[in-house]
Amino acid sequence: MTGLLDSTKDRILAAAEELFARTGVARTSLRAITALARVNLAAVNYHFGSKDGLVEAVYKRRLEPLNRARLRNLDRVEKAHRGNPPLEAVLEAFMSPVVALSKDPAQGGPTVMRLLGQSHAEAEESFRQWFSGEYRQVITRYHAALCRALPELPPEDVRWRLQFLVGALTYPVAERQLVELVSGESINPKDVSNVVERLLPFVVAGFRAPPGSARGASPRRKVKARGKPRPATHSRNRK
Amino acid sequence: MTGLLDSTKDRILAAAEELFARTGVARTSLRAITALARVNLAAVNYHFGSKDGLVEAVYKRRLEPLNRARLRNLDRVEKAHRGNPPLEAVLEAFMSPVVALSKDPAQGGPTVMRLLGQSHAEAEESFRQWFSGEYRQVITRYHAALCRALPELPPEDVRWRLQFLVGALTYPVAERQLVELVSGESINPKDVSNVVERLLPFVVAGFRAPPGSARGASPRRKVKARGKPRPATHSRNRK
DNA sequence: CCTACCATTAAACGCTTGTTTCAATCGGCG
DNA sequence: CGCCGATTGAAACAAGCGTTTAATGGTAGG
Repeated sequence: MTGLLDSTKDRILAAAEELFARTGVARTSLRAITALARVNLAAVNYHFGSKDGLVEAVYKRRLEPLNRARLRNLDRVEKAHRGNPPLEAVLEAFMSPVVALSKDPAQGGPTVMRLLGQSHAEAEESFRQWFSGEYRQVITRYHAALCRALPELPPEDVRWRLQFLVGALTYPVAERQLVELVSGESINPKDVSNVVERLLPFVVAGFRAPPGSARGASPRRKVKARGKPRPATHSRNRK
Repeated sequence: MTGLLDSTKDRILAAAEELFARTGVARTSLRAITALARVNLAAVNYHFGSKDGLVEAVYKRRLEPLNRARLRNLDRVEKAHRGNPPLEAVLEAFMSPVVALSKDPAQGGPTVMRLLGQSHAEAEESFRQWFSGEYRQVITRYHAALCRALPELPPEDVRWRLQFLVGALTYPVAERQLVELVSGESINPKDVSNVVERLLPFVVAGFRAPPGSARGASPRRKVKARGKPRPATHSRNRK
């Protein structure tokens, strides 16, 4: 079945991945995919059953290795530190696989990260369900590891900050224009290793910050953006 | 023309906003919009010219006040601190308007943030151009203010971290399932004030962090990730 | 009253979508 | 060779899309 060289199935997957990453699933027609892949239109339904089947195959091919690598990294780091890995090690274990995948064209190359960035907007219910299921185990285990690395931070805050990390990691490569417009072209978000290298110290310091002020309801704080007396007691994040 | 009560135009805008925020522009048909608004199908083309015109009207209605508030906040903060506002003040000036808009149903309510979250994936070229133009001034001015608040941080890093901030701010409300799945339902991303309150200390600490290792301060990097044999040779990191 | 004019309606337009059909082709094995 | 299951090809399908048309209702001004 799946030959080692460029079979019809592989060419469809490659073309679909490229177009999904660029413009999203909803804006990509099967005709555009089959034209780019130079295969017959009916080949998609023959090999993948439906467009939804193709979407799932495209995402599964990239996300499963990513999630596996993240779990494997966490295993290794926890073993190396006897179950109590430091914060930097956990965060790097989470982020480094996207660099590895992006550097290897056989595993997706730079496209895989844009694909991931698009995925959050893919609102198809079936897709979201499968996507969340893929992530669930990863998030759960990393949440536990982060809680152990930050014992004084409430688990709820850890959850929020994990969410912030994913947003900060995913957004720069999805939105290509924002920063490029302002900066000319001095930075290149497509080089994902840049993103991770820049992001790591940012989120390490962020996770170490004390939690916010408002703990319950009634966030009736003045929003006037005046200077706030709350001191930043966390400047000791120099390693 | 535009009456003070719910005119046809207003009902179309409200319905389109709701559906765009939920499933994106591409997956939302004019028939779904007009059905939800209880309005004739042709009314969209009559009042807005085309679907693209409606999209632009929907986004413009929410993004212009948001950006204006951000610029106004920055003006006020800079004036109050004689041109050198501290980091917290600048970041809160940037983030607090989304809370204000989300708390006021007349200005969009909780939907506006999900709309913003979807916007990054809207790949229509015309849309992206207009969107970037809207943001350009805001990003430029905040970048300058942040550089002044963090004189020792290179402007390029400030740009990256501003990008991280936008990603962390936008993502939690766009992707509704991720955290809810893991956490049961203990946190509610739809309450945007929660997001901002939690995010502020995180990004304040992140911005204050020393820049990444590519700049040379602490080259101690234990690479645990497979497939990353060399620690990111950034020979040209200083442009 | 009548005439403009704006807003709304129902119906249809042409086009693209994902999917299916069915014949043609290929490759290996008896 | 002759057959057969697997794959490809061209064409058509129904359904949904954004848009347009033509007719209607309602209301203010002459």
